[in-house]
Amino acid sequence: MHTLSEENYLKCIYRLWQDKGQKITPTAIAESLGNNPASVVDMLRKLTDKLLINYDKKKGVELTAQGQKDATLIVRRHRLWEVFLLEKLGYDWDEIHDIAEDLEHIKDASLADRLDKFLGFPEYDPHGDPIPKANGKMAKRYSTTLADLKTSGYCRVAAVKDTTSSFLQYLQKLNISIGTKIQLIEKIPFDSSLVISIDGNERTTVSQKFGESVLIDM
Amino acid sequence: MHTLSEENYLKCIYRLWQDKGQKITPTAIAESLGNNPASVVDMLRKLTDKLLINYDKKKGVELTAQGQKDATLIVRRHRLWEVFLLEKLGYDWDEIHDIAEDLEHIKDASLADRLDKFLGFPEYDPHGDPIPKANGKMAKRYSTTLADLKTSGYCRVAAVKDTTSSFLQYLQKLNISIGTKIQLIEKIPFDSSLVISIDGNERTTVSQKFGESVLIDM
DNA sequence: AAATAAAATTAGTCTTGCCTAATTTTATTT
DNA sequence: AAATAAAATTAGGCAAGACTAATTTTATTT
Repeated sequence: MHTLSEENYLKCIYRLWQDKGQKITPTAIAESLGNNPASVVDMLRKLTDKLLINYDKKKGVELTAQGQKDATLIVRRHRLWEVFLLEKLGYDWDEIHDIAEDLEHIKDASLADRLDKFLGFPEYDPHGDPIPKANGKMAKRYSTTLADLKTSGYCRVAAVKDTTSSFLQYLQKLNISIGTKIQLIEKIPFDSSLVISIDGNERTTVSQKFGESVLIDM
Repeated sequence: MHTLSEENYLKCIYRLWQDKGQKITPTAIAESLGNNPASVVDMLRKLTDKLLINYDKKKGVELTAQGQKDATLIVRRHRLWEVFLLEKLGYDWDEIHDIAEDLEHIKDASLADRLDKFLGFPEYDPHGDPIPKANGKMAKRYSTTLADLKTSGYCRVAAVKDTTSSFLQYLQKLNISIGTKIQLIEKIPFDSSLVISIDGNERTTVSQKFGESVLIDM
């Protein structure tokens, strides 16, 4: 199996691949992991040797079929543990990500499947991210953000793109969670700030950066 | 906090300390961990620097108050996860130890306590080992083995001293689990084999080695 | 007590996964 | 196209934690 570090690279590449259809470069990986690009180059060589990725200067980094499978399993474990921590152990929204970062690396052939069953086969994790099934398939992944909205109107919070506790705590303060109904009232042309109404309450203004981290369902 | 390796050494020293009141030597630790004695000496230096142990050639290795506390927490986490794996995820008796070996290293300030609560504050793990409480205290630890019995008579299986799957599978085959009533019928002087009756059924003979791994309550 | 065996320790090496600094390659400007 | 900037890569190093081999210390025999 893979080392902790290899798994973190795989997961990182998987996330970059899902986030944008863009070319995945060593620099992007380095930034995402907080590592030095030189270290990334080392690891890319190792992952290539293990047939988990293909790296072509023109195309950037791509996961092989095996790499995708392995990365998906790590993500599956991460998201299942998040559900467990929140639902069973009573952790708060903003606490579970970091703990799941460690739990996701526990390797046992049937652990994910047993946990999945124990949790009742959840489709989404507490941040609204779809949980890959045992066969690798997963439910719809939302991609439109609040900041993407061109015109005023209603939407529902489907997921969040940021799992830092500062962001999640801000959401809690605003009384926003998965499923919350939001009305976009106005977009300020100057800085793309968003004037919104949360659950029909009085209007609030949030930043563009904030809007970009909220995935919505229309 | 401590590295994975440091935690494994701490736990090992804790176990050796509990097992026998004997002097804990680098060689004993090396054997127990399957490491080279030279590596152990390196690590003892590090643990000493971190004030987790005291090492004196005469007295051997001793845990400091902090070392005991830290080791107890690791054991607490291990045993709680074992209960979780068996009771909640439906693993078998012989599968849980190895997975808990990994889970015990997950560090989060409240994880053990939340898990403890979720599991209903169990006193013993599935192998009959007492689970340290949040305050470090723990229930009675059985120390008499089946092999220690001098005369024929009845006893109850309280715990097992060996967590290898070959041993646990043998127990399952013999229909022995925690709480099973065993009658010692005869001890063969030649090799200390034990003739026993399990739950009142027909007699079986087990080895001395087997008897030494079964902790009993009289 | 001397001889021998066992245990502990030191010295030096290896791998993993990271780093910095220097260099080369690729992209972007002017 | 040349100049400049950015990205990628190479080279060399470091710390952790293991190893082997050699040496020193301690224990056990004779």
